[in-house]
Amino acid sequence: MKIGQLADKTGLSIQTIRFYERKALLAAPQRTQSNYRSYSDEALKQLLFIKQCRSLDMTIEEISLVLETRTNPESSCENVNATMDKHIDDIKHRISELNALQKTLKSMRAACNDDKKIKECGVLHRIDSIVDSHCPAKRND
Amino acid sequence: MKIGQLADKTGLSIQTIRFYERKALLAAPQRTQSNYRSYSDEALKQLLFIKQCRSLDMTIEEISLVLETRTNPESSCENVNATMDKHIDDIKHRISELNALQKTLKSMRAACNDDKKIKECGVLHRIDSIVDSHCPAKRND
DNA sequence: CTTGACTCTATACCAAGTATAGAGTTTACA
DNA sequence: TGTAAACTCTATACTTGGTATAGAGTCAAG
Repeated sequence: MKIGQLADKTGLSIQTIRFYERKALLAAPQRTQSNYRSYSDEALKQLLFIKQCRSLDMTIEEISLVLETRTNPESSCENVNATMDKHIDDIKHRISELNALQKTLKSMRAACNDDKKIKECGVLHRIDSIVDSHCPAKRND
Repeated sequence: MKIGQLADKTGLSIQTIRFYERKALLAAPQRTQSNYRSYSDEALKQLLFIKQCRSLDMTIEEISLVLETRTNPESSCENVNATMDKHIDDIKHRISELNALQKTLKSMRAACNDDKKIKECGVLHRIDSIVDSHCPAKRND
């Protein structure tokens, strides 16, 4: 199978497939006489696995780790689970960051309605007041 | 004030300050005879404003927009508020994506404990089963 | 035989910085 | 006054996960 067909079957772009090869997520395939990449069904499965992992927002490094472990069916899956645990924890952390941020933004936004002028804008005043409180210039004047 | 002092006062790195200048968030300052950047207190305030916006996870483009509007105190703050609304919405969207993702990951992770072998790993089986269901290779055999 | 579709490599680009090399400048101390 | 450390300058490369070109070669249909 040539790269275009593989792209169609996986829903990944041709560039992305070549990118994964450069990143060593996907083994370099055989080449035809005219130097075209020629893929097996194994490559298709591997790519779908990678795609699924990416849809879980795993980084390429994380996927790399899991793929490496996966090649030895007798090895322990401790590494895979540790990677997942770390990943779950990262996401939990990011969610709580974003929740806090959302709260701040909403309260900030509530300080202004749309028909004010810039000099009266509640949002800008809120930012400015934080800036002023951190700005040593005031104290040096 | 030279760039190093400005970096100390803002808590930004020297490179970041120069980066913001390249991105036109910060006006190019005057230069000394030896070509060193020489900053006013205005620049300090501007940088603290930018830093605060970045801590709100606003993109440089969003900050640019707000800064531009901000220069005219008589203009309407509609743009600022529209930017904030869009930003709040983006974050809301991202949070719900991450929540869904977290749920998937946790349920996946629950399918395996640490002392299994790779071939028995519940996490990998869950990924594989999704892959298999999307893989046309099976049907072509 | 030529046109269009496909593929190849190499390179540049995006965000939001960070890190470096190599050169010039200023400051502190003896 | 000398010199060494600390500072600054520009320019360039690197990060992540791709995307988008240019310019060349290959393949299939009419």
